[in-house]
Amino acid sequence: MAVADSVCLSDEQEEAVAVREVAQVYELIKTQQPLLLVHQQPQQLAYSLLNHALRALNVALSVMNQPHASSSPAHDHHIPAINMNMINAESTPPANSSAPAADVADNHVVGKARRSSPAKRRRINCEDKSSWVNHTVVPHEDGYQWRKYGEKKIHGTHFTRSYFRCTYRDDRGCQATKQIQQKDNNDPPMFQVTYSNDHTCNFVCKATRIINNTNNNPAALHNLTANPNAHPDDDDDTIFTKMIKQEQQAAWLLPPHLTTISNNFDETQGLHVHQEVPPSSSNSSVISHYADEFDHHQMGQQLETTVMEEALGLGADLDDPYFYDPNLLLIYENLMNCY
DNA sequence: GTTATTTGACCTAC
DNA sequence: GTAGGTCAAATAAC
Repeated sequence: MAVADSVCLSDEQEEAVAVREVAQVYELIKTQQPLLLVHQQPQQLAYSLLNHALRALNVALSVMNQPHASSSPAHDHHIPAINMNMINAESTPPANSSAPAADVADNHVVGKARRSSPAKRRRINCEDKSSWVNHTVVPHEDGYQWRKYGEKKIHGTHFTRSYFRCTYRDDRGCQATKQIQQKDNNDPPMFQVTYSNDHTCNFVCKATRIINNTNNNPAALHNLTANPNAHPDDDDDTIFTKMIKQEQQAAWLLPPHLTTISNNFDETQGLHVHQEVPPSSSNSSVISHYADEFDHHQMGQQLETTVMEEALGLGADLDDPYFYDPNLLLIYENLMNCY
């Protein structure tokens, strides 16, 4: 598939994409970095975290690196020294993903007539939808869940091309797809990843929301890892459960000594923490302490000052990057006290 | 039993 | 006729 080098997104759309990506990676790092510090086997978590960060930053840098239509060539200041390049190829905003719904229906027709027109779909992909190309050494690590549906030897290449669609295509009608084409045999090998259509499955939004919950809610984080099915979320339980299972497999595991707290979390009523198993060590009391602190913090914005003051009382340094988020700092300090 | 992957066939644009 | 994208049955993994 030929990919044009032109960029047709508006400045506002490009900015929105960049902001979204940076915000996502910030939330991810903010949430998982304390876990990384206390994780018993941090390599896997670090790997996952780094890949997510690289992806989001790559997207953001690429968007910011695009010459704007209003800019003269003299202002085309490309950002060097990144080995990945992302090119937005089509003019239609990614949000326009509902169009292929009819195709989805057509695909389920039984028999040879089941397929309306694969080539027609391909043409639609090339002309009416967004697609963009990313070069990376970690083609499978982009924060989304994909299911492979095909593999093809491409003329003129030494490697097969793999075809993936969003795992939640059937559940949510998400039309996002991607193709992975290995480009060379270097160590590590470079891959060209072509994405088509933006996700409409809300997977990342969902994950971000959960991350936000757990970030502001250490007990909820534990509950998430220990008992994902118990989360009283909205009507999206299937996807939620799948995502949690996958995230659990990846990295979201707390040290065993943090498994003594459970909670009933209700987004409308706040956090209610109780200790199911009275701990013998002082760790649980510490954890309970900051969990309770968060419970209080939920009551109103005015308590944020209290939390920050307490964080300062714990020895926080104003220059400490964790101090950017008082909740995070509090969690971090208390976890450090557990060791 | 359920879910994911593999792989040959199918289909259409070029 | 060829190439590329997709389907779906068979198979593997969990």
